[in-house]
Amino acid sequence: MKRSNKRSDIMQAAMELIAKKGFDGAPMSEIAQKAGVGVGTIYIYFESKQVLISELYQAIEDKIMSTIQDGYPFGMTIRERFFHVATTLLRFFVAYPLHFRYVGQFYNSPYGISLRRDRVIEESGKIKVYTDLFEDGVTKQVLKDYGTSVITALAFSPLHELARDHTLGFISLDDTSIRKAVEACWNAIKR
Amino acid sequence: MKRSNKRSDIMQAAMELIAKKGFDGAPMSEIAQKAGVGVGTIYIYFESKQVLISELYQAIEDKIMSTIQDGYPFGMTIRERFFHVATTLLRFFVAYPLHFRYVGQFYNSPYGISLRRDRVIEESGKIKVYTDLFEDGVTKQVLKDYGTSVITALAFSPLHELARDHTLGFISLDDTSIRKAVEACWNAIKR
Amino acid sequence: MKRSNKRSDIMQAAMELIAKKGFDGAPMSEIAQKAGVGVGTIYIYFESKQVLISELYQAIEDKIMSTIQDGYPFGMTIRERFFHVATTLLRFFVAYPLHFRYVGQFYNSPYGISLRRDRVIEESGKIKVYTDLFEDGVTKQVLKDYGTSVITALAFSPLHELARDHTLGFISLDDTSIRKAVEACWNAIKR
Amino acid sequence: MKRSNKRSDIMQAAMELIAKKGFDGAPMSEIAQKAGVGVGTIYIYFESKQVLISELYQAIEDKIMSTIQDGYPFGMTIRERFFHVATTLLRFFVAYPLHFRYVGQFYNSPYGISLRRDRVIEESGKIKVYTDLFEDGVTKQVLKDYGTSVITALAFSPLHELARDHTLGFISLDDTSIRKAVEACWNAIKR
DNA sequence: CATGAATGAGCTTTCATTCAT
DNA sequence: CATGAATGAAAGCTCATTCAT
Repeated sequence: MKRSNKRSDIMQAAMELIAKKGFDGAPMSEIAQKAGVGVGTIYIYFESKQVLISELYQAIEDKIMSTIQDGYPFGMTIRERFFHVATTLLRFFVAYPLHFRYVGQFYNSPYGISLRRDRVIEESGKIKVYTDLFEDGVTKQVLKDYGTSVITALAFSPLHELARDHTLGFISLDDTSIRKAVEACWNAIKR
Repeated sequence: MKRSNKRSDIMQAAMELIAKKGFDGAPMSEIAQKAGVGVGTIYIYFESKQVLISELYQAIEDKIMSTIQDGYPFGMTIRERFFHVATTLLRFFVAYPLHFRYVGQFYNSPYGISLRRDRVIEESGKIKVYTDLFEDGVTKQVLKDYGTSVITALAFSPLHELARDHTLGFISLDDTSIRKAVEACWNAIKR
Repeated sequence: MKRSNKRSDIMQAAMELIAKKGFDGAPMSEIAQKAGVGVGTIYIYFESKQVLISELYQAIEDKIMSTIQDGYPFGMTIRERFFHVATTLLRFFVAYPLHFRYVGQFYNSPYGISLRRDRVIEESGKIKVYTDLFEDGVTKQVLKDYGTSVITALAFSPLHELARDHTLGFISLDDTSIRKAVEACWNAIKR
Repeated sequence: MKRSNKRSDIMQAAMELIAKKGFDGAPMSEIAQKAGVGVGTIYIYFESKQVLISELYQAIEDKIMSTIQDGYPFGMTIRERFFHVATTLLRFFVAYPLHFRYVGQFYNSPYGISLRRDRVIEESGKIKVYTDLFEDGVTKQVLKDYGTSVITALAFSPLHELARDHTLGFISLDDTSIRKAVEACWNAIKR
């Protein structure tokens, strides 16, 4: 199943470097060095730096999605499904602060914008889980009738914000505070 | 007789360019050209590109804060104070999408991180308004007892997220939807 | 007799700055600041930086020559005349280390080369004193028959070298050691 | 199969350019062009322009020292040793006028000063040969009792001066005049 | 005369990308 | 496949010089 060691080595190196130092602070040569490969090798696996950056984002997103899929309580209540998704998400970001920082950097960048537009249009897996959950919730009158955008915003942005605070060391998130935070979000959207 | 407006020309040009193309996509030469000045002129007003970027952020923050101060309902209820702040904020971002994008870029960047730490420590005007509002609210038992971080996250991150959606054209915010969004946030934090 | 305060202020400032930091390390703006004048003012008195540099060298040379002229023992023996010139020269460099450093920088630079060629052709005052002294000495068989170049080199370069050693702090020249050094040079050229 | 000669191409180009036009008159781009390489290539071999300049000086010094070592008459008289060193030196400068000019520029520059101090402290090979020769000479009462600084100055500065005169075209040095000049210096220091 | 804000050519240096080995 | 020396476009920044005041 595994593609190649070098490929993932490069991605890991790129992720750490970019997460810590930004897109600019991560020259290809340094990524190569950290990955233990030659510079030219990167171009065997990735057409360009932009492609590497985008595929890296994609990979992280996929990882998050598959983590969410793991143990997803299909058929259970909206509440339980939301708690699963939200808790998994927050735990993931706490467990992988570099992934979180990478995604944050990517999100607010020329790269991120264009990709995100495509994303909504393509209705990829990620968005589907989100919207399905909320559309289902609104339809069944379990969630407030705010419209999907507002519901999504209320449900998840606070979690991102808290994850950021945690990453920056302003607060410290453990299982208890994560549960409370998720509960707070649930209270914000539940009818 | 008119005082030099080159400084503000430069800031405006830098803001637009960076907002649209990112820090990298905005070389000093292009900023100069857009501002209608020579490259060297920028360095008369700003020590370096970094300083320009930071001062620009500072200026936007100041503008937001003064907008919030305008007509701030001192002495009124927590609810009214919150509505004023939240509505003003969201309206500002809708009115100035480039400012919003700039702040977003700055926030997730090496520049932003360090500044933000200082900010929290220094307890500048901005944070004070926020925390005072929420601390007062929690003390008076008007707001839920979630802790300041969670309250702040619940109250404002959804607004940022919606502003982003608006900026990207996913949704369209008018006065009505802004009021609804602010109300949703208020419901999320009010006891 | 004095031309203008500003003119000499500029020259003094330029001399100190260039002596300490080299031609590159002395931007016109800094020279202006140190001289207490505006940048533009420099260009009222000097056509360009090159001209300033050259006139500055000229001025130092003139100062040295006039110092040598002061009390020059016309009509006395070659020995006395040489002692006067050499001692005055070495004392001058010890007294004005910045002048010495400036001349050193100028001498080994594109500026210096061209000027020096002209100098020999023009047979300015400086060279005349030197050559006359030595030609007279050789003719009268007081000095060794080495040819003017060799005699000049033997007579003065060691003094320059010692002045440099003094400036750099490797040795310390006082009246006694200066006399000894001059004597050594005299012994090197006297028949 | 042949090892990269780009490094030496760059050094050669830099040397010629700097010797002729000074440190300022030799931009990296021009050095690169003259060396037949890309600008970036220089930075593969030299960390910065300063490093290039310093290593270049070092290389010339090494070349001079090894030339002096070649055929050095160990165990012979002071006189013979001095004649070897002085003659070799003068011949070297006559043979390589650009090297001579480069060293001259370097010597009187911010770069040169600091290096020279270290040099004296470190007692590198070059200085050792010089001082040993003279200290031995003074001890054995073959040389005049002037102190090392004065002896060194008397022995070598005239040679530098003559080399400069030759380089500038004021005089023309051939084997005969070189021998005479060295003899003159020897007479200046021998007891 | 005096000023210093304004200019832009030109500098050093970086780095994504290529390609001969 | 893998490499890294080589490249040069492009970046941030400096500074000699000008000119409106």
